Amino acid sequence: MLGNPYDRDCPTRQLLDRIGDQWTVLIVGALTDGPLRFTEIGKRVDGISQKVLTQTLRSLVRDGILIRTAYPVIPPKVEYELTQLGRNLAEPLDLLDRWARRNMDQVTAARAAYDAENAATAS
Amino acid sequence: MLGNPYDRDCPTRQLLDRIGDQWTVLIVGALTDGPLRFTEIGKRVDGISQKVLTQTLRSLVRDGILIRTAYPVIPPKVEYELTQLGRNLAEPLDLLDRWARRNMDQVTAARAAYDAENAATAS
DNA sequence: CTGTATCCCTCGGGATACTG
DNA sequence: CAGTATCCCGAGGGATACAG
Repeated sequence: MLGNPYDRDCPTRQLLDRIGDQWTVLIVGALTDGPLRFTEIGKRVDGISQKVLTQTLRSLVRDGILIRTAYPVIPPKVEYELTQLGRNLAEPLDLLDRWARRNMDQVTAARAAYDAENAATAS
Repeated sequence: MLGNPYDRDCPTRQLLDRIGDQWTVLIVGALTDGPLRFTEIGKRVDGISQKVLTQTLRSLVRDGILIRTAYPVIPPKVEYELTQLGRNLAEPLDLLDRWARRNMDQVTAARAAYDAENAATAS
């Protein structure tokens, strides 16, 4: 079967890995409201280093998820914007984001229960 | 705002990272058809090492995504199964999976175009 | 402002061997 | 069968300095 990520050599697997990346989810999410400049993205995605931001943006551009537009002005101005492909991707990503927010409490509770259990069972 | 993954200290961010993990996506996907034994999961998720499989399974159990059931028989038999929370998660994850499969070709093409562009521009 | 270039160090995760 | 325990390597990614 084509495009089966359960096969280790399938390119779909790499793609899945890329879009599942924490930074990718956040960056694509940040751009759903419209184009943003380099620095703007950095500010929205708290904690990302400049290096990683650059790397992630470039690979997203390469994958056809984003478009990069450089304005020949001084100081430089560069905008990043979702392509159609990127906007398509934004939907499932947003669902994941919503799921995380919605179920955060349950997960936190589950963790606490699990940890308590293990501390107690540590007889 | 609560549950904002754009804040680096928000727990939702960690959760998003966890569920976005390549192995998590594949494991949860593999379990949507029903419970599986440890070795079965390992076989379905091609390329995962035993260590990582164990780690990922444990953290998913801790997060309340999976239930682990050990049968006191010899040889040991352990089954992993999605919780209700896990089944809820399976949906958005499946969408991501489908997206990746559906758009793999476009991404591959975009990469080729990007690389060609860059090779040419490398004057 | 928007990157590029290094240094460097942590840690994810593979390989292997052993246990209940 | 289902793990646990080590060893160990390479990549990810932070900090910092510099460039167009």
